Amino acid sequence: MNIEENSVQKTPSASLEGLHQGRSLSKGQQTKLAIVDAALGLASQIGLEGMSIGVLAEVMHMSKSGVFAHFGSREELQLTLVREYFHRFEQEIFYPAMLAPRGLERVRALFTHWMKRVAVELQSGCIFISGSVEFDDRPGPIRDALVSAVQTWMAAVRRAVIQAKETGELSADADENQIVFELHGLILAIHFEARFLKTPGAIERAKLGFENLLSRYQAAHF
Amino acid sequence: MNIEENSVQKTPSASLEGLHQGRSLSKGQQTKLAIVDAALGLASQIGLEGMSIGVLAEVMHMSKSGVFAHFGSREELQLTLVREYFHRFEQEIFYPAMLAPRGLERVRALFTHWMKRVAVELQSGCIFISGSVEFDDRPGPIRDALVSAVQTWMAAVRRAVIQAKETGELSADADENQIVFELHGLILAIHFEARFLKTPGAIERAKLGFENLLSRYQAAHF
DNA sequence: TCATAAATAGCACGGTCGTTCTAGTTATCA
DNA sequence: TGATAACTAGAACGACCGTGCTATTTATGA
Repeated sequence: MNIEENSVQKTPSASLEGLHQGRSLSKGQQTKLAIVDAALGLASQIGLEGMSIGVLAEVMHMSKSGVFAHFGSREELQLTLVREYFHRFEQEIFYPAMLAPRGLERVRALFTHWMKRVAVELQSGCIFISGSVEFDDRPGPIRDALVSAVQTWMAAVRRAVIQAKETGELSADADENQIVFELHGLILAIHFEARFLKTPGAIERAKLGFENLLSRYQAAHF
Repeated sequence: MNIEENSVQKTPSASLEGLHQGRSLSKGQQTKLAIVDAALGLASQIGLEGMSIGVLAEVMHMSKSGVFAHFGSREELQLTLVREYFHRFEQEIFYPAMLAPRGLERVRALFTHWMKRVAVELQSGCIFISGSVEFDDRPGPIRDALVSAVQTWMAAVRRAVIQAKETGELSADADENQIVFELHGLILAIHFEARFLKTPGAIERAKLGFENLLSRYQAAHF
């Protein structure tokens, strides 16, 4: 279940913790969810740092202080966004891909879903990628949350690669970190070429690069 | 020789044109160069958008208006930075690599120098990469200058790849755009993993990925 | 229904931003 | 050297930022 379902447990705490459980929502929590939703759209366009409470309030047809009160600080709002973005990333990419049987098929599913996400976001943007640029030199809780989320995701991809080695579909001496590194490069190249340069065909190039990558590390079958 | 003639447009009046020729500089031009130098260091750390005239003035031990007067607007300052960054990119990466004989060796030299630059900038940052995130959704002259600079550079890499096909070192049916795409992905992955995630060994992984990429598209020698 | 708590608006504060204008200093060159 | 242009500082501007305070409206639960 994901956050879009408007049936969630009520929690007195000021976070979205437990709001994905499927109970009825208080008015304030509904509003907070709507704010987070709008803020995610805003942040994925102009970045976590570019998003201001003022324009967010404008989009929500609310007062600045009304929006502000839900989070207590701008930093807490940004943290909420990172957590929620990760949650949706799990729901829309990770879990669906995990339905594929372990091995090469799952690796393929993970990459395909990942790519699809970046493709969808060519009109919006990935806050993990924009965040990696905004917070690469800026220590603090937001950077920590971003790094943690990205590393969690990449560890999941790495596990799938390792399993593909175990099933014998990938060569036993293939380096899973190397594979993940190159996969990541393909995703980043999509983002750069399609979203910034507006070069057509980036998705296809990434797909081709992915197949090339797999075939190189594929176990020789005889 | 330029990477490409008339690539990144320069405004004759308010630019650094002629300042790289070795002529004697007026006091104002010296100061402007020093400002640009400091601003490039600042912008490559916190991005073109993150850099403010106030902190730049502070770094320079000057007044805000004193700094401002050299450019007339913040946007003109940012444009100057993009042009100057591109100029240094040419000097430090393109020209040295072009000393290598055309063919595979030159492709290798281009990538190596490129990678070295990103490696050097792991303590600072590449404004083409950060700019691609900051300006992917923000039309205007700065975005145009960034896109133009990046495309000029990537066209140069593509030309080198084509020449390597002509020398027969790369397979004649290899797609140069595909190769450049994957090369770019490796560079972006270095930036992400080393600069943001602080993962060690990114350079080595990119080197390995580069060799794998080359061997895949290498012409079969017999 | 009613007391109470939660949610929201309105206003103001100090701060930073880019920018403008003016005055004064400093460099340049006939 | 002196006239002139170039350079720089300083103060002020309106706009926006995040945040705190207070009053008021709205929702909640016994």
